[in-house]
Amino acid sequence: MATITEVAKLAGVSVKTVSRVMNNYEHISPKTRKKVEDAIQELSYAPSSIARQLRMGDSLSIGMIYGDPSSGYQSRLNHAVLKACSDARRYLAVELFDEKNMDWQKQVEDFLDRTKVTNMILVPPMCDSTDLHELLTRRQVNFVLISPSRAIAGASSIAMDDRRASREMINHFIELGHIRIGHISGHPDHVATLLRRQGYEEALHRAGIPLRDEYLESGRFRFRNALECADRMLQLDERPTAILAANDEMAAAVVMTANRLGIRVPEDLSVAGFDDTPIAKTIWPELTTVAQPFEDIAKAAVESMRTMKRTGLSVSETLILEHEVVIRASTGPAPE
Amino acid sequence: MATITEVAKLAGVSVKTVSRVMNNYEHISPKTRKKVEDAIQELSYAPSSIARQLRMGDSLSIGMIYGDPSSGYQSRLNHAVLKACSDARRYLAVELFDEKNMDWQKQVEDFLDRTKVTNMILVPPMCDSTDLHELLTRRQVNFVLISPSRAIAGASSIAMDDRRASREMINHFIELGHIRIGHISGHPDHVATLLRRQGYEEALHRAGIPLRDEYLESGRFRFRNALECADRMLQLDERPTAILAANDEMAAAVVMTANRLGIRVPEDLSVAGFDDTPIAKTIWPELTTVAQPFEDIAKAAVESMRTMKRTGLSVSETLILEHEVVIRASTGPAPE
DNA sequence: TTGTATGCGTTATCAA
DNA sequence: TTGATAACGCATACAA
Repeated sequence: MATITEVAKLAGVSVKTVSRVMNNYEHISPKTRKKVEDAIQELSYAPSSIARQLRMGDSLSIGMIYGDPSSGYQSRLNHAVLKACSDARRYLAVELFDEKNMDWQKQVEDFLDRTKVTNMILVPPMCDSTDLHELLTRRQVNFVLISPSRAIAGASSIAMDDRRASREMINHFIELGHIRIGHISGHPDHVATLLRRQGYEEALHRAGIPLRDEYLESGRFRFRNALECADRMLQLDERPTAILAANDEMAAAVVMTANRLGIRVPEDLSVAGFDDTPIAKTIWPELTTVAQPFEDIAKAAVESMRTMKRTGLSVSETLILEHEVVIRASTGPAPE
Repeated sequence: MATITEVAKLAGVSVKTVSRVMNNYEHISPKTRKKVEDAIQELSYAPSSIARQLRMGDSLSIGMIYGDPSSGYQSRLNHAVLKACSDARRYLAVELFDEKNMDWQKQVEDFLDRTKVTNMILVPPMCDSTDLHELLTRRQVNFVLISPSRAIAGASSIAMDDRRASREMINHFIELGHIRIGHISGHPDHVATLLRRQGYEEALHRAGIPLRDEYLESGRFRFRNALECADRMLQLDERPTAILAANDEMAAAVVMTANRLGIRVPEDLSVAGFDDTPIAKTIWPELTTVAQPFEDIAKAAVESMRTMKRTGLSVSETLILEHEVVIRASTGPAPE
């Protein structure tokens, strides 16, 4: 691996001159520039980002803290962010974060001290903590929000349109002839929960289908809770013929409960999930679900760090990325 | 942000001594160590990884390539490795890897060029590819093997004792009075598959229980395949009263199939899995399983990078870490 | 327009 | 067991 010194020697100039060429300085004679560029080519020289970081005093690391690593959502997001960092030649520093820990502020401070990151990615539900925003601002850490409940000044937000996605999925049910449509919603701390439920209600409303209380349950994003929700809903005298769960884990729970009760999926019951996490293609039948654009989200998040760095001041744009409704085997025409 | 020099000044020692304390060198007096640690505490000093990288001439990044990111095994391993890297102040660069891609060698080369990593963690099943070993050796990349089929010269291996774990789980069944015990094994490309099956057979053999062909199925680690395996096994005239699956996903499939067939778990059928991945505590009843020591494995893997660096030549020790048989609700006394 | 010398924060060499 | 000092690769103040 060639260094700037070797390039300088080969080109017969000083390191400073090479540095000038690399950084596009103005006052430099075309002849020397040519010499230097040839040498760079010859040695296939690429500056060491490490040395540059040390000299310039900034870090290429991006920080991320998250709560529940076992959720399919976080697992997929993790992977996407890691990949995006690799591609952008940046590094990821992560911290497992206990939301219930009273001393979480200290944990964040420690994390910042240890990693010296000046850019962070915030994921739900912590991305909505005003206290966290204040702490990071005080420490002069830039941050980008993934799927926050609302945009805030001084930080970009990246999300998908949960409400629309939910509507689209319900419309899919309706097109298949379903009328009795249930919904198992997520954890109240996540905005996605609210948005997805609103989408469900809107779609029914627009189709002129009245809402029924017994068709709406809260499963808090958990498989376990959803088992009970599904059990209640499927034991109703007039049970729904289609259920949209607010994430794939809960949709899997619905399928499992249906199996137990002898209700066939998708013949007797259509089931759809959200996120397109690993479990969606694991179970049988494979889940119809809303594919969250994880890769795009991660890429945009990492990208936005670069923008902030370059412009010097943080923008606060909100980026809405496109999801995809993925039809698989768990949904079908309404029975009868 | 405090630097090592300030810590040295406050502690009244040289910077080298502080460095020694930070890196856990051996020959250092307890008194000096204490002084230094106090100073570190006082200034809440954290070393600059940038400077370290520059000095050490080696990127602090560790590379990892893996195939199926959706498996619970890989997901948990990922997280553990990420955490271990954070703790060791290193970074993780990952690459999603398509094993079936004919051009995989090029993909690896690109990854190495892009990330400039000189240390890699290899996971099953790629960790057994001789071609990959040769490629990395040629590129002078150190690597450590996680659960390889056999140790190789020039690289450390880290694993758990799959065979013993499997025996222990079968013994648990036997102690509960089970005689008709089935096994759904994993993917033939993974050694763990063989070892776990051997453990199953050994334990039965030692207990004097004859093997029965119809109690052994291959589910290739996939939920989907295991559904069919479980269906066949549970429809037998004399069906097993206990089933050990070679991973948790397949165990979940067994539970699901049992539900569908009206067989109660654990009253009529005991089910155990392997790995203790998220799904184990997700489903109901919670799975009895073998907890793979993910955190220890990841820590040892990252640690071994440091050893290699320090000693200059790569060791090739094999480390066997302790698993744990976790009894949960999916196993119980044999029926009748 | 170009070159020299210094420092960023570490770790390593070698001597004490 | 400890310390003084060099060196990692780059950018820049200052000098020429």
